[in-house]
Amino acid sequence: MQTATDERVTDHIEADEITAQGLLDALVDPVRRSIVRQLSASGSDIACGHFDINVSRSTGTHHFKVLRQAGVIRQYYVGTSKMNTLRRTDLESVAPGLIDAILALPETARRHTAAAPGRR
Amino acid sequence: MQTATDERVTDHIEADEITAQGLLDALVDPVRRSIVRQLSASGSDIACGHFDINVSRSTGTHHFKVLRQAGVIRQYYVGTSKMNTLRRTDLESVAPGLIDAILALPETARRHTAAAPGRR
DNA sequence: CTCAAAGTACTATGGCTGTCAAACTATGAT
DNA sequence: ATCATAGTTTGACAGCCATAGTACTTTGAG
Repeated sequence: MQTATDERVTDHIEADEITAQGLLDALVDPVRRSIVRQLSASGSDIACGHFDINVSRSTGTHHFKVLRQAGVIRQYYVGTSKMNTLRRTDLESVAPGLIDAILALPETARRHTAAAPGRR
Repeated sequence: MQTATDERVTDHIEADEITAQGLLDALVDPVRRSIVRQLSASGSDIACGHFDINVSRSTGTHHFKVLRQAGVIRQYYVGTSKMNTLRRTDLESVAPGLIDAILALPETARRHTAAAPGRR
């Protein structure tokens, strides 16, 4: 049974240790972006095993680790499950507008709609 | 010498062909981000050879090509010089706020103080 | 105690990519 | 014509990284 002081700690970084390169490295991967997207859409924390990602468990662990070490998510255990929280406030203070801008991007390939060539 | 109809064309993509993955892949590299930063700060077009990047010319060519094919910049020749324009309007229409958010990120002088890895 | 569930650690691998050097092209000036 | 300037192309290489498989650990339930 765990409490608020569960010692199965994970290596989180402080908000002021978040770097531009770390953030972009973390968010450039589509699987990780999908994780962030699901977290953002959910509004509540999600266990690692409950994400809709098409990779093996070990690969999933890898992605969560990258996100955690970049400062994008925070993790904590609840029983055998590891919950994930999007560090919205920290991210907003370090990179205002970045997460929103990235989450707003359409992930599906755009269809060529024969539009006017908007120059410049 | 040619002017507006210089046929030494380069493979630009349309605004609606810009993808999230392509944009992030282009902007995750610090050298390319530096190029975009210099373009944005300048306000006017800059020739490839006039950027402050410390990589070889051939590597520079590679980075400009990635940025161009991702739809981040537009290029055109003026004599032997190849000028670069930031596609602000197109980027803003496809990824509102993204460029601004990324350019606002503090680029740490990447001094490796060796205090991160290891952990379990 | 025993077992299943949830993740992690470790290892290997394949592919991608940033890098440079060298040879090449194209343009403009002398 | 000759030369210098600006950038490209090709080839090679090193390093990183996403991926998966297997074994292992921890936790909670029966």
